[in-house]
Amino acid sequence: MKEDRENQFIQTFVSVDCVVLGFEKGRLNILLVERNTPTPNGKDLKLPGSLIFQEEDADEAAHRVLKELTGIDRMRLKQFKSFTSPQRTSNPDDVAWLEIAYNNKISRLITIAYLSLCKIDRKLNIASKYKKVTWCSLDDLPQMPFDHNQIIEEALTEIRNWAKIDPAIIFELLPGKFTAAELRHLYEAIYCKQYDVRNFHKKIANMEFLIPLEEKQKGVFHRAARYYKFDKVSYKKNRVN
Amino acid sequence: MKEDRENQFIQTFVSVDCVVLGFEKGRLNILLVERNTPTPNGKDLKLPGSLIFQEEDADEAAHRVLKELTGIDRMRLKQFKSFTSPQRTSNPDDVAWLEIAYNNKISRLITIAYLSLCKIDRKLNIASKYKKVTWCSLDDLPQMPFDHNQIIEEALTEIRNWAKIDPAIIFELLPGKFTAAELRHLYEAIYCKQYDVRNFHKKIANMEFLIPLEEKQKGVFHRAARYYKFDKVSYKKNRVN
DNA sequence: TTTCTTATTGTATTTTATACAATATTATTA
DNA sequence: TAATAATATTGTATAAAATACAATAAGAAA
Repeated sequence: MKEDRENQFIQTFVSVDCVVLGFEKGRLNILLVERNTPTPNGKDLKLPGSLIFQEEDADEAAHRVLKELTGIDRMRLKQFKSFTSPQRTSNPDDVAWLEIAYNNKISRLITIAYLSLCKIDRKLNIASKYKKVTWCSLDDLPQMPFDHNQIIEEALTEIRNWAKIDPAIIFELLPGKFTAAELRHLYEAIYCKQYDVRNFHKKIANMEFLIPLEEKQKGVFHRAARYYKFDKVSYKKNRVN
Repeated sequence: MKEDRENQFIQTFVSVDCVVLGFEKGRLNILLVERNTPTPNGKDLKLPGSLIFQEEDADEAAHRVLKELTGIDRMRLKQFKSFTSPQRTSNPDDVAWLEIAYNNKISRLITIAYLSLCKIDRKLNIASKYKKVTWCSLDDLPQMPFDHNQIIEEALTEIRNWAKIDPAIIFELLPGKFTAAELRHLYEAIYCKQYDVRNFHKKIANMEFLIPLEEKQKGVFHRAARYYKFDKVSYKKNRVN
């Protein structure tokens, strides 16, 4: 039995793929990259990712990918699932692209998927190896190579799990100052449901790590909303888990 | 940059390791196996696992490992994390064992960890490839090779996440008939806290998928407790998610 | 019959979630 | 300057869920 199979154990390259979420105008967006080495099928937008190096683990590889994209050194990230189907590389175009991009014949490739969050107004593409880096609305995702569409699907359920464990990660998606309505719209986008305005205000009034500021919106042609900020120190102090 | 590194991309074997939980006498246990090919350091108990084959994905490999252990064809299981540190194979004993067990020089090995649940009174070791298969109390785990101790740590937080998504998995740990006290002790073991007896009875009275039976305990020298069973059909019917 | 051991049950309280609409503020417009 | 338009802010009543707490029931053993 062992002898029959010993040559069938796979030895494979391993990649990380990063689902980076951003939030703008009430909608969640995802950071996609355009390949430098296009393929004939035109599916040139994909999740940012990389094969992992000898000396690094998957977390380090994901941090490296994110640093290349955003310039941020150690972004918050969460490994959420490995994708290992032999069918991942069933599309010849994808395999052809792998060979060009990595100068290696790669017939099987497993990937470890990461979720990360980013303020959407941040300057991107600092010394990036990609042709283009672009925010793409969730409602308007292109067909992507490999199983990247499926990976994104699963990332969207993962952010809710993550927020349950650590509610503070939500605020990685917002600027330093934000209004109650902005926060509410973010919750609505993440949980795919509407929140009653009054009850939502009560909810945030009970978050002792949300500090109401004196400062208000400017340049709006209606009553200006108060800004809030997220207070890391108070959050860590009062954290139960 | 690409040229500098292209030979540094790892090509690695990939394994699955299965944390199989069982429950008995108020305690969680874990299924460990004893290697057929012992190593000098005596750390011969480990998590059941296997390298994955060419034609299978990680889920299939985990199912195969579990089938070998328990004889059950498609056990409930959940992939919960990949362990990828280059340091996993820093112990020469572990590497030596890998070479013997798999007839391959393996210098790096990533593993995908799975959680599964099993009724502890089930007959084990059907045609198993291991020397011994044994339930080991959580309070009394040995030092294990690789990062298996850490994997078990993380599995124990994972079962709570899993139960939140699908409360029915809890009942995989109990026999077909069980008393309210047994169920309560299982909850206490999983969540590491005490439950008030009266409130717990109210809680299970509200679980419409828990069916109280006429049958009672026999052979106990005190008031006999009623048995309950878990009703899959009613569970699926009333499931919201 | 008593004792011992565990099973079963109810009520009051607190906390949390939900439903629901009037008033406040500010820029713009008439 | 008053009216308008647009969004911000706020409270109360109700329902549901979680928590705290102890007396009685059943059955075997002594």
